[in-house]
Amino acid sequence: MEKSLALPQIAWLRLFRRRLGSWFDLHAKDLPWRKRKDAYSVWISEIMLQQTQVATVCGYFERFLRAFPTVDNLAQAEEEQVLRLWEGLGYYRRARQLHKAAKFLVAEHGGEFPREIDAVRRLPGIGRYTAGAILSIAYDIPQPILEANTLRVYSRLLGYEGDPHSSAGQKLLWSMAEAVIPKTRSGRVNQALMELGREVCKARNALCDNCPVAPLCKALEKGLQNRIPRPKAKPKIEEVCEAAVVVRRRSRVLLVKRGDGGRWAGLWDFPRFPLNAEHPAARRKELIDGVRRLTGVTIAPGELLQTLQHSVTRFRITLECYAAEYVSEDGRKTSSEIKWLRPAELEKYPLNTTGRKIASIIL
DNA sequence: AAAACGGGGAT
DNA sequence: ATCCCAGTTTT
Repeated sequence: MEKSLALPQIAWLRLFRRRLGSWFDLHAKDLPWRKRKDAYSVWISEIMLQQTQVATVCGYFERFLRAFPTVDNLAQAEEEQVLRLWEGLGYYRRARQLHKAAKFLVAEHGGEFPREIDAVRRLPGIGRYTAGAILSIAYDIPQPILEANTLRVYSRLLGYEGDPHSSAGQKLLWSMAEAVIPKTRSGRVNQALMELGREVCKARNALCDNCPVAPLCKALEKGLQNRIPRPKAKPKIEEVCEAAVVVRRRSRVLLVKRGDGGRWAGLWDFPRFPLNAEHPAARRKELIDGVRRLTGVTIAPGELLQTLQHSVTRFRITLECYAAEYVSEDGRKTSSEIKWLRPAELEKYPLNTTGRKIASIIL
């Protein structure tokens, strides 16, 4: 039997905000997106920060804003240039949606970032969290947020032992977020909540001794600060083997653009496909067939250059990287776009991290 | 409700 | 190795 959890009273909320705010005024980090406060830069930072740690984002954010200081610059850019700046950040759909949204804002909103929550939510790549974050931080509009940090902070404050990702958990925690958000300076409170979660109310090792709201925390009271929130069940990982083929034709190599909908959509890649055969002869045939199916190019397989490991959702991939020589090109159409590039040109095109490693072998 | 979508930081 | 990260979208 689980005890029902009541949301805090007004007095509790006032005390909580005051302690949190004072702590933040003393301890706020000097992050790159706190230099400018316009909606555009806040928006860029929030998209980059989705499922990505602050330290990782800092450099990307600065390079991105140097390349595209305004929404018009971004809207006018080529998608490949946007992806090139996103290279290594992962979740590349974010970059494509960001670019799409920028074009939409310039075309339909005069390049102005909207102030209405519904208009913001309609932009691609912006969900409830991101909309609330941008409006509160950029415009000081009182909107709640719930993400990894606030989820943990609220779960602990409330002593919520259920699954915070369940529908009941989400409902409770969003209600908490709504209760906490003040009418003014909501951006400060939201950033303070996230900063507290990152620096003090940490996932592995909560630093309750340094916490400005420790006396208000139910989890600490019960000694459960490192057991709440409940860890997620881990998904099963499948082992697979793939080949990537470096096809040479005089001084060029063959690249193929990855289609929409799948992994690494919009990025360029060496021809890559699953490898199943055990015997060398069958393996060789798989290489020829795979490259032909993907690119319409016929090859003569060569040596194994290198074997790389990488993980993606649900899969641990052993990637065998082969050399190959160009033989002929089918007149047959392939569904995908291909390019023959000089090695030096590779740096202009967006690749995934593994593709970039392979590219570095060639140089 | 669950899966897909990346890659790197921290322990 | 494992867990985690300023989530969103699709299935």
